[in-house]
Amino acid sequence: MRETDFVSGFARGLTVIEAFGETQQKLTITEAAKITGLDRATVRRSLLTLSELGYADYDGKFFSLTPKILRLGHAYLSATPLPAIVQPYLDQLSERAGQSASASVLDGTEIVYIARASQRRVMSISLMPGSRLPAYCASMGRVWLAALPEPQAREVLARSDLKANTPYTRTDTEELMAEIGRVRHQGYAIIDQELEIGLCSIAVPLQNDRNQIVAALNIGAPAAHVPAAEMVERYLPLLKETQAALRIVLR
Amino acid sequence: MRETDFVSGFARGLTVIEAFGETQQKLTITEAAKITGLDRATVRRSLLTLSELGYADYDGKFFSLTPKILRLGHAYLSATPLPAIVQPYLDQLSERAGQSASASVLDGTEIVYIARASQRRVMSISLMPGSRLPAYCASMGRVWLAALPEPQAREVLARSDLKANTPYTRTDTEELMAEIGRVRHQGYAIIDQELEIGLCSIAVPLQNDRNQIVAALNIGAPAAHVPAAEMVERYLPLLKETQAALRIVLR
DNA sequence: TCATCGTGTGCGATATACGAACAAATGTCA
DNA sequence: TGACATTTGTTCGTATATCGCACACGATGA
Repeated sequence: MRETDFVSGFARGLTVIEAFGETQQKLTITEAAKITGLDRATVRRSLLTLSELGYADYDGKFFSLTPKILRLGHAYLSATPLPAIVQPYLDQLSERAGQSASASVLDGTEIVYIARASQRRVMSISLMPGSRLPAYCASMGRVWLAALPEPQAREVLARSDLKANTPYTRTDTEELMAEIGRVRHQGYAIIDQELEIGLCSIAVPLQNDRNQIVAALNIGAPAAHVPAAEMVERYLPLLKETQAALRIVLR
Repeated sequence: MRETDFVSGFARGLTVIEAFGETQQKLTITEAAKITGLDRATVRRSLLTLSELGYADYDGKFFSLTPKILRLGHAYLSATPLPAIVQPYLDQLSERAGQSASASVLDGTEIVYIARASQRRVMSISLMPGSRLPAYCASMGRVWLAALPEPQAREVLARSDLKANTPYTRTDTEELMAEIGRVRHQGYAIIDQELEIGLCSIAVPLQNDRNQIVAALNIGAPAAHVPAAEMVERYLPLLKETQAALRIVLR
């Protein structure tokens, strides 16, 4: 790609959008400039553009994003058949298991939820399509890392901020790589309160008919209700069933 | 705002993103140019920029959006406290009702889902945060229209493409305005298969402590299972309860 | 009163859009 | 099959738009 095939004004604008959500919902021009590292004049033009197009509101002091901004993500969700295909299977899985079920894809060091069927609430934060979690400490993340060639998985870990969310979180790269090896071998990943105290989850990969991974699928349950040791016998058969059904559907 | 405070390159890029999702997940440069009405060279630069930033993939012929694009919508969802606040209430409501529950806001002539707890699948299309439905024929849309001053509601209808999705869909402006008046008076809206055959729903407004509407809340159920006449007695008390609980929480 | 902070604006240097032209790929028809 | 027409992707030159910087202005508080 040539230098001139890059629209930096566009790239800068996208950076400005992403500046929201990091910390606050309302940003002043200066704050947004500080977060993005761009010049105030540039950020101001971008924000006024967003406002003019209805993607943002401006009260003379603060800018905030409007729901119209969801159109951008929606362009992906509705354009990509995956979420729509997976959703009914998730609904069924969630109902049969009596627990929340989700599907996600990998984006850099994070997994991104693309569909979800929630039953009762177990996590402190609420997950929805578009939500992100670090891959290294999430069951679906482990599944994705196991699907990568080993050097690549290692590289993702290297770029990750490996911090201990709970006393159970594994943060040692070698230990994580060993666990990822186990996941690759046994075909599923278990997380026992590594992300949040009281939360266990089990995940399997979703593969297409050419055995390429296209998403990860999981079930989450409260640890008090379902000990990690029971996750496998309780939910793995259900997950395997859904996995098999989707393998045929996914092109 | 001055002419020069508008970054047209940014605006054009956003248009290009929205070109996806309309029809296909994969677009060639020419297709995207046709949809957006922009010059091929301009679209090409925008697409290459998206690709360079990891928001899109390019295989030499087709461009497609990547999950990274969800970051943009996520910036809104995580920056705006509303979805996160509402989600646990939806989960609980959905579980108690045994049906799907959703919350939405109004954006132009459409409602935008900001949170959802889905039970079994009743609709042909799958709804998720970011999904859109025309306001005039959705229960939450009627609630939003009822919350607007009458001339403004009329103006939204005027801008809407009032088409009959089913034989039950009301498309006459006066009839719709009369129905919206009823909704305003009784405090809830019922949709009986106006959006899709076999689907009934009931919605109420979510207000903050100053009685301003901040979202609409609904429960959807299969008409075969729950006739429209029974929606009120079955679900209105649950909705009212959730509405009251949230009124205190919403600032 | 003077710092400090956030915002708006003028300007020269630089980046970008547009339309046209070209090359390559694809489709069409005898 | 071969010749021609059409479509698509890419490049180029130039008029125009945008960037980053420097500075001005108003509000707020020490």
